[in-house]
Amino acid sequence: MAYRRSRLMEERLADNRERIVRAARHLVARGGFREAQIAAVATEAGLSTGSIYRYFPSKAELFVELLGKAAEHEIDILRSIADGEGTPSARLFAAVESFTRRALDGRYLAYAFIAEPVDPEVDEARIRHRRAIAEVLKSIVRAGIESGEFPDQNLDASAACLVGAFTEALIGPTAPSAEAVSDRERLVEQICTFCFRAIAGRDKASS
Amino acid sequence: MAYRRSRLMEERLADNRERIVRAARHLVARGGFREAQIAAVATEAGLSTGSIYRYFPSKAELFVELLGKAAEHEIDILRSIADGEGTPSARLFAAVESFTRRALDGRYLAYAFIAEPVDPEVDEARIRHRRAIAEVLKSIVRAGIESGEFPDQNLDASAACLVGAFTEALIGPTAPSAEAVSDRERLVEQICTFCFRAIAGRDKASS
Amino acid sequence: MAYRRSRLMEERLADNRERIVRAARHLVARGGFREAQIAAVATEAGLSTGSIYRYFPSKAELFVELLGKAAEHEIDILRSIADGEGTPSARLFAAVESFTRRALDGRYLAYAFIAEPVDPEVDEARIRHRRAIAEVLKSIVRAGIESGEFPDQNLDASAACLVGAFTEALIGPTAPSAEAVSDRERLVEQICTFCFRAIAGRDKASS
Amino acid sequence: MAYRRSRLMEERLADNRERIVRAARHLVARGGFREAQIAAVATEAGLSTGSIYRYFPSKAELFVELLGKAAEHEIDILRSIADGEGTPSARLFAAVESFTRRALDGRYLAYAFIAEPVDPEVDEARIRHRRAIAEVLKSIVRAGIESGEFPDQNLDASAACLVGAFTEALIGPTAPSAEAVSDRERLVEQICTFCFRAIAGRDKASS
DNA sequence: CATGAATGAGAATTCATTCAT
DNA sequence: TATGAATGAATTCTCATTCAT
Repeated sequence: MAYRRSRLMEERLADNRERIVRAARHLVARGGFREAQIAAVATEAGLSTGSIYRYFPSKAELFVELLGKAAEHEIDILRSIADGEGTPSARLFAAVESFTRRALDGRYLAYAFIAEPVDPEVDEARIRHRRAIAEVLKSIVRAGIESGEFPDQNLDASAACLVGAFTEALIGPTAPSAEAVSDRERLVEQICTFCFRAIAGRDKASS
Repeated sequence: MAYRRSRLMEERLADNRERIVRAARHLVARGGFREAQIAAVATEAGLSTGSIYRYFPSKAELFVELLGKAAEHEIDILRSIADGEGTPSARLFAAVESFTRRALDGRYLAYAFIAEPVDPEVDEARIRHRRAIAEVLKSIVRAGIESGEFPDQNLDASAACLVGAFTEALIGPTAPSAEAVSDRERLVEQICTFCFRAIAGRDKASS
Repeated sequence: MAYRRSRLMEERLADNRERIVRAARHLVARGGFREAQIAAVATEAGLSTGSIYRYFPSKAELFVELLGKAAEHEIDILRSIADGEGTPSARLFAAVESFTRRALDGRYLAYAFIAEPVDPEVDEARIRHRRAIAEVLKSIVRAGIESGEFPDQNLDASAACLVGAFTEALIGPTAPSAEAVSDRERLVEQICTFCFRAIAGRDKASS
Repeated sequence: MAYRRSRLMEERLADNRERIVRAARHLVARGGFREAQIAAVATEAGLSTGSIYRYFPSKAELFVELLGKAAEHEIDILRSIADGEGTPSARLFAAVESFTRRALDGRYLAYAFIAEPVDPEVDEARIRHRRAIAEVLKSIVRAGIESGEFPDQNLDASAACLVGAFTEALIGPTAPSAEAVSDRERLVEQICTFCFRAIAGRDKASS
């Protein structure tokens, strides 16, 4: 008589996978990729090192997935904003706001895209996803230039600068720490204001 | 037995020190901190691994010095621009231009400030210097707000965004690669244009 | 509470045991002991890893049994030939022919006796059985010398050489591959011819 | 002033390499490839594990070299016998005698060719060398058939059987232990006698 | 009883640092 | 003083075995 995997079991398995990724994310956020050794991830996830390898074929794959998951979600949202309703101005603002606000809810996310992982394979994934984010922003800027809302400008340079600006402001070493800012909302607003002005060449009419 | 170092000797020692730092810089630029192992640095410098330790007590100290040297020079120049003649607008533009142009002449410099080193001690130095650069920019922006040239804005956020913007545009993964840009001058100009517009809220009158 | 295993149950148990051994044999034949991990054996047998341990206390015991089963059968047949009718010449020929032909029908069998298992306990079993085979051959050679059919020779050396000769020719790295030989029968014949000549000092009169 | 590596130093380096191979050989001879872990080799060689990697890029390469060294020497000698003076009979006898005598002087040598290494890359080397030995023997047998000294026979089968015969008799599990044989010379002689008779179909006229 | 997820003791490999020559 | 061989701690990954469900 075949043994039937209980629903509980299935949930635990899915849970573990998720737990491992989460543990890895926490460690990266806390101490960079450097601190995210397999043993540490295992401990943080409440598992043994061997178990990590039941869920991921290698350390690199784990981190590639970590970055992929984070990026996928992010890019989906950004793209729906970019392709959505509203003027390019509004969309640009919304895109930056959306990204920064979610990043502040879980800083590690953005961190993973800045910190350089030791493994080249993982780094390659990081770079790829970072580029994908820039591409989405580019499409918004392009639309704004065509509509005449934004001054003419080099798309590649603007997109790169934008990505640099908000990731750094969020969690880079020069970032105004969240505590130094009276509240998250204000930090989000400051970053949005900067980015909008950088592209539009004017301050957004205060809402 | 008293031993007097000859001037020649002293020069050779200083030379070697300099050679080591330069070798380390090249390696970091080429392959990130990951590739900058002591043995590789030694080979690149034309010395033995043991000799590295005659000049630097540890790998970490070598890289702390590397970052310090690079930052010191940079900050001196930026500060002299910040404290110098001209309108804040002109100084802002000059500061960004100066930094980016020199960075393009030796990309590794900027690279060392973005790439996260494995060693926490070294990372701490990187962060410190990066903050110092932001401080200088802040002083320019502050002056511009006071003079009425720049719209009111949060200094910390603006400085952080600026630093993020130009380091990313220079060497980050989303950077328009130097080859993709017809020439260095154009890339410098694009970055300057972005940064100026981001702070000033208008495009610089084309010179 | 007394529990009586039904005959059906018993059969299933015996079945599983047999299935496991067969699975292990296939894996050894395909990729050597190296490939015969418990998980792989379980999959091949259509059981779970845990189940393997219901039938065998350890991996080593499983492989000891595997070798034992293979050897037992082999040796029974060889012994019945050795102790049977016919001249020593005929019996020697028959013994080698019988062994090689069956080995070709399931090469893995012979393989298990050549390939060195990682586990010392298993290796010890392999050696024991290999020696048993040599012993049977020795008895035939002894009879042949006594009857004057075979020239005088050292029994131990001859038996060892014989075992080495046919196992190597069957599946050793220098073995003429079965495909390279027009058909199995020819390979069997070649090996028999060699072995007979080696012991008898003359070619068998072609039948 | 450049530092000059002393002759002593150079010797030590060469020594170490040799020491490592020798240590590996001893371990293989004693307990098979299984016992020859890097840590064990290092200890046996009187070095640290790290040092092994100064001399060999990987464990596999070390063992490939080990086998290569052993085989090269062996095959050179066999080939010079095969291509040398004398009747095929004499050359066959000399070849087997030469191989077996040297193998008895350092059993591990032959052992390395029988024991199956865990690493497929290493195993591939073992097989290659073993085949090379068979090839040399084949050339002698071929000459003997042509000269009419040996009866017609399948070359591939005979060579494979020969290699199997003497490696097994030397160090295989069924081998008459060296101690059980009154002296080495007698064992060598027994093996030669067997092999000659197997190929020639007659006993060598006692010298 | 069957299952297969979890465990954790190894084993290979890397690289900063030391120290005899 | 310069050298670079030697060291060994640290890290990734494997797989036999156990045990909760």
